Amino acid sequence: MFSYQLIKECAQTGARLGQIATPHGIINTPVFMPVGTQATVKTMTPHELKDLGAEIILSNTYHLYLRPGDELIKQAGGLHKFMNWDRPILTDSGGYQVFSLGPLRKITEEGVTFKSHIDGSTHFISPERAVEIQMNLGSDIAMVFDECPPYPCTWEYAKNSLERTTRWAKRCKEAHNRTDQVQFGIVQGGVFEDLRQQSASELIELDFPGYSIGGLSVGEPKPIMYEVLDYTAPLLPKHKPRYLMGVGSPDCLLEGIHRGIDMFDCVLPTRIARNGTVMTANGKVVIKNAKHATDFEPLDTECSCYTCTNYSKAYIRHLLKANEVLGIRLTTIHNIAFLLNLMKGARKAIKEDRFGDFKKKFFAKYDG
RNA sequence: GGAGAGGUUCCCGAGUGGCCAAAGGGGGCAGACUGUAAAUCUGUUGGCUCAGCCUUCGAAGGUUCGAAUCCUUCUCUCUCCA
Repeated sequence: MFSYQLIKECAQTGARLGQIATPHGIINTPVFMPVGTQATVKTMTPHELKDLGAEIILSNTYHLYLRPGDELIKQAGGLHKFMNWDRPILTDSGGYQVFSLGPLRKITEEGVTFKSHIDGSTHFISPERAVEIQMNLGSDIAMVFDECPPYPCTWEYAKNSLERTTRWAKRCKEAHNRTDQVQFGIVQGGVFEDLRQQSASELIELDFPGYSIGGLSVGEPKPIMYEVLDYTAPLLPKHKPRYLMGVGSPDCLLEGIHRGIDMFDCVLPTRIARNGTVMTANGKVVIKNAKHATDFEPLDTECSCYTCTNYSKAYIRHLLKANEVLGIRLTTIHNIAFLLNLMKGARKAIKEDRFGDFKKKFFAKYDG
């Protein structure tokens, strides 16, 4: 039911072209997965996401467990049916919330106790519970429960954290029994090469069908992230998908693909869209800025998305300034379209053994 | 015509003798955002030759060492009564 096929590696760069088969369809890699934490990619209907070319989306264990509850979603017939999305879904395990909700949680060997960000109530999430919730949600790809450590953190902290994450990964694997869902392991180890090696080898020992690299894009400088990828990606099995968690700026995506990553997810395109910034071939554009008030050109003249073929910067700026929901819908459509098109271009370039040229051409124009 | 209330920095609105270039909102301008506590958050918002100085709280005059704050006159707005 689940398989990964490495179709080819770019002769110029080694970037990978692949295909993942899941119970809900095929995913062409490298892929960008829009994030729908609360069973919705904010402001978008599933129909619109399909039109943009989204092949898989992400959702979240912790958030859906708290609200509306995984039992309720199970009762609804699973997450796909509940939210009316019939393509693949990957669920994060709540490991990121261990990081982002730092002040509201306590980690022990047994699991993590969270103080709900909604009402302050106490919730204990063990690796087994995180697996059970994801099985109730019925995602195609589930993630093991991990700790995403902060940056910076000491070698000792990263080592203890990674070793516990490995023990949790083992427990997750043992607790998992749904045959129409696979579970990916998460390599941790901070920005320390020896720890990344340790984490990767321990997880490979457990034989997961896919591996992700976690603990990056948590505030470290980009060159450090690239360096970690340089020595971590090659540690992973060639014939299994590699997923870099939480990365989604256009430049980071291309650098990740160059280093052999197949899957990415990120809230960046949807979040900055809601905050008035769009991604373009020339770099990011803060559309709310006064200089766009009378600019009647599209957000990105090279983009063929619904937003760019129909609306001007001036109009979208007006909507955003006036707090009209259409404004953030239009910017969200564009940002997702932009990243999905970027990935499409990358896949084509890999197929034609010219990903190096593709990337070079992109960075010649792109001003991060 | 009579009685009362009031005019504060782009707007609303605190401030009733020095700690006031003046709280707090809003608006404006700018920045941030990477497995979503986010349609959020942060900074800034009189001028300058900027650790100081200048102009500013309806207008003019006055009291005082010192006034957005007290007094006088003028002016405008609002409410009520005729």
